[in-house]
Amino acid sequence: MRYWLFKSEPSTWSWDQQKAKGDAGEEWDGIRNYQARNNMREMKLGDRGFFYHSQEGLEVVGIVEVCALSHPDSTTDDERWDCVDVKAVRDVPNPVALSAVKANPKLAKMALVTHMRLSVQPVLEDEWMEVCRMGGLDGATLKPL
DNA sequence: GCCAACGTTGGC
DNA sequence: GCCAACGTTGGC
Repeated sequence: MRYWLFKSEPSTWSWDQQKAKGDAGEEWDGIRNYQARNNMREMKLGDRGFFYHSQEGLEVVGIVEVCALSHPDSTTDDERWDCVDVKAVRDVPNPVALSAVKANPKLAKMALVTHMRLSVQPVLEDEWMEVCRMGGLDGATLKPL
């Protein structure tokens, strides 16, 4: 299984809205960046990701799971843009702030820090485990610590 | 709201 | 294929 991070401005698409979709999930549409799109094309069913609030909040607030493989983005006719569907899995008990990520030497190479503007990013397994731990979850089981 | 970083577009 | 202009993202 691979790990990812999805950024969303809560004023556009918030964690609460994502959770309201339940297990049906929702398209991660609107991505118009090749690197972010390529990341979504690499995703497999069951891959997990962080749900990060940008602009406001600036923290990892939830865990999502890929529930549909890459397919054309329904919000455009432009064939270049594909996206996956994701569903909410659970809240992060203690949201992990960007400032806390930056302050943690183990996370110095996270794309969240090094590729600030990339909206769909890969997360390494040890980064996943560390951010989960900071958030109050066991990264493997996703059970509260 | 500002502005730095950086991705995209389009003229040449 | 270069690169200037432009648009967008996202932290602060």
